[in-house]
Amino acid sequence: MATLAEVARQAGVSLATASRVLNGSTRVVRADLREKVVAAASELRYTPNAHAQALAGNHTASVGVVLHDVSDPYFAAIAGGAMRHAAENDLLVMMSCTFRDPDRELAYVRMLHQQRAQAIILAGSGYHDRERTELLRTALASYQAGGGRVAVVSQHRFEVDTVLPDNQGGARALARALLELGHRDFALITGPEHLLTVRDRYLGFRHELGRAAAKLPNHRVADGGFTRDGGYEAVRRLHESGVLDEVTCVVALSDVMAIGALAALRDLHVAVPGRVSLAGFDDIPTVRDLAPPLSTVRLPLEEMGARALDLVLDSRAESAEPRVVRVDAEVVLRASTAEVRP
Amino acid sequence: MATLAEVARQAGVSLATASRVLNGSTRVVRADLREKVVAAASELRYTPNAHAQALAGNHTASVGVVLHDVSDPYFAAIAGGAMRHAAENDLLVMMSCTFRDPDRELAYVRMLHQQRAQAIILAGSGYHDRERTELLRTALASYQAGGGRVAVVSQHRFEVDTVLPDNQGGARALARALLELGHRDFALITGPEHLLTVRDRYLGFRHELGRAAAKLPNHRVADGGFTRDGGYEAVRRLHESGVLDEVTCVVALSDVMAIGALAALRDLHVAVPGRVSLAGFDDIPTVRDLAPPLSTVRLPLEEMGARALDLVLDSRAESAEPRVVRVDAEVVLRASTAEVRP
DNA sequence: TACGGTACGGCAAGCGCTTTCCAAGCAAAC
DNA sequence: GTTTGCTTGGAAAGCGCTTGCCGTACCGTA
Repeated sequence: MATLAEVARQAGVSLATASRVLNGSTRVVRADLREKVVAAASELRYTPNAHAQALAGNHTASVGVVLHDVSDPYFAAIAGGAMRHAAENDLLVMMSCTFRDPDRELAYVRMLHQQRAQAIILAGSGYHDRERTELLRTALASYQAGGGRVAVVSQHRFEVDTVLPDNQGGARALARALLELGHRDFALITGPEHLLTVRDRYLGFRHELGRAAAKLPNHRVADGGFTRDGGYEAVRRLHESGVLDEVTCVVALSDVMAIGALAALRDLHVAVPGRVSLAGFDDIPTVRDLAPPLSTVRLPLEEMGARALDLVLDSRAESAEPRVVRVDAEVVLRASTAEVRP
Repeated sequence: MATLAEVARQAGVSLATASRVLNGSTRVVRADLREKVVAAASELRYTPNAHAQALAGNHTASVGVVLHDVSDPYFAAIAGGAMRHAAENDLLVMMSCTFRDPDRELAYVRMLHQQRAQAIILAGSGYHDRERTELLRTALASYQAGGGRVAVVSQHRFEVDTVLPDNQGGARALARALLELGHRDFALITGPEHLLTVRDRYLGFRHELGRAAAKLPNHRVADGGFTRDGGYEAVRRLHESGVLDEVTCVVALSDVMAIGALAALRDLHVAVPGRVSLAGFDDIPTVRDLAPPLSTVRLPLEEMGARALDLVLDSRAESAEPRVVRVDAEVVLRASTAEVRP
């Protein structure tokens, strides 16, 4: 593998000159030398060593993105937004999936720190584990102490720049919309209680129902980890416990779970929205193509990823207050929810 | 940001000793010194500089994955498989999306080369552009010349290790299954002709129909880039041209397009599978939850990603023949396809 | 002809680490 | 007591690159 020194020798110039020609410096190099260097470089198939550059110049063009799982459309959309934005800024993104393993999350943050990544973006809710969270907080702090930037999407675990969808507001709006359709009896499919996303959405929903002085059966259902299968199982349990017969509307706190729920309802031959209405949350791309198309609360997922990148890229005074970018959630009613017939 | 030198000084040992303690070397260090070093390191919050390590030691623990778009479930699944496998091997993966822009693909490969990534995995079909392909080939060759490993998924553009799903075989099997259901008149929704994936699937399908001496209307439909919207538009055009009325089965050469197609059929009030059957290809996770659940050809997408990683990780003699890992495709009939009533 | 100013090439000092090689210390063997 | 061999710390040579600084050549001006 050719080095700059070899290029310089072949071109008959100094190392400095070769460097200035090949790696955009402000210094001007005389045309003839410049040409020689370029020729030598291409002849030797010279490819600069990014590590050496980083070491000498003290800068990298890479950012890290840590999320639960790319195969989850929710994260895929966020990641997609961040990557599209990164591409526009000539950044290399290093993406890692934790598969919901806190140890892995920590390991990745440390790894990115070692790589001296310019920034780290954490997407996805945190964990209950107090000790793990503390370790992560420490790791992030020392990363930041070294000049690294951190942003998180959709969680308020850490005092860092945050992109925060209006989960509560969205949930309230959804509740309002469903109440307007005449629904009074709901079954909620929630996720792990310690996930802030879950809590916010749940609180928002319940709050609005409270305001409306309607009764909320509050049949909360533990999930299988905010997953499609968790949603499926939840509906089965609702059915077996008889709860399903008492409600007119099932609300899943995420689209992914709603998809599972819809599948279960279909398997149970429960008509949607004929017998019960169904709504989700997130508006991931696929849900508009379900049958019936799913009512949900739209989050601008791609944009959220992009905004997170903005946050970490847009440097600002050290030790300033963490910034919070709030993004709106908007109710999208589709065919999976219907008016309750009197 | 603390350096090894500072740690060494604080511990009262030499740089060499500190290095040996902190970064797994074979050399043994006396217990008391070792402890001092560890203490100093944690006190100073020392985090090794991966760039310096790479420069000095000449090795990195990162692999690059280049694909079209993470938000596409097909790629998301492949990427997920690769990442899960990478996680098990303590590898950092740098993922980049080309968004189907050949220039970006080239840029990313070069970038990964500069990063001295251990390996590069390319997923997704190539482009028609002869010149661009040549540039990419050159870039890959010079990367390999420098000791980099390359594997591709689902394309045979380059002479490198390849994970190749049996697209033709799968398409043939699908055709056979549909023929058995009594279908004789098909509309095919294809993708860009230069995509090898498209070609293989198309050829496989047609070949089997030919063998069966059945007539293939061969209403090929150009797509909007192998996308959901492309599938949607294709069906609309089939409808407008009257072709749709003449067939009993619509086959989309990818699930993503099939999803769009299904949406279009629904909008046109064409019953599936009552009026026409519909089949896709890939078996991405969402299609089993469509209504009706989609018949398709299952590709073990996650496994394909993992196998690609295996290929690049499992080093072998230089200049050996490129290896090809073939993976089977299996027909999965669900409710979207029905028997043709006589 | 002399002088200041400008343009531009090159030397060399790092950036933070790994690793080779040498030396010192010590135990065992003669 | 000397030799041999082993263990383990440390000095120092890079790894490939950037960049501050110096020096030279050449320009215009008086």
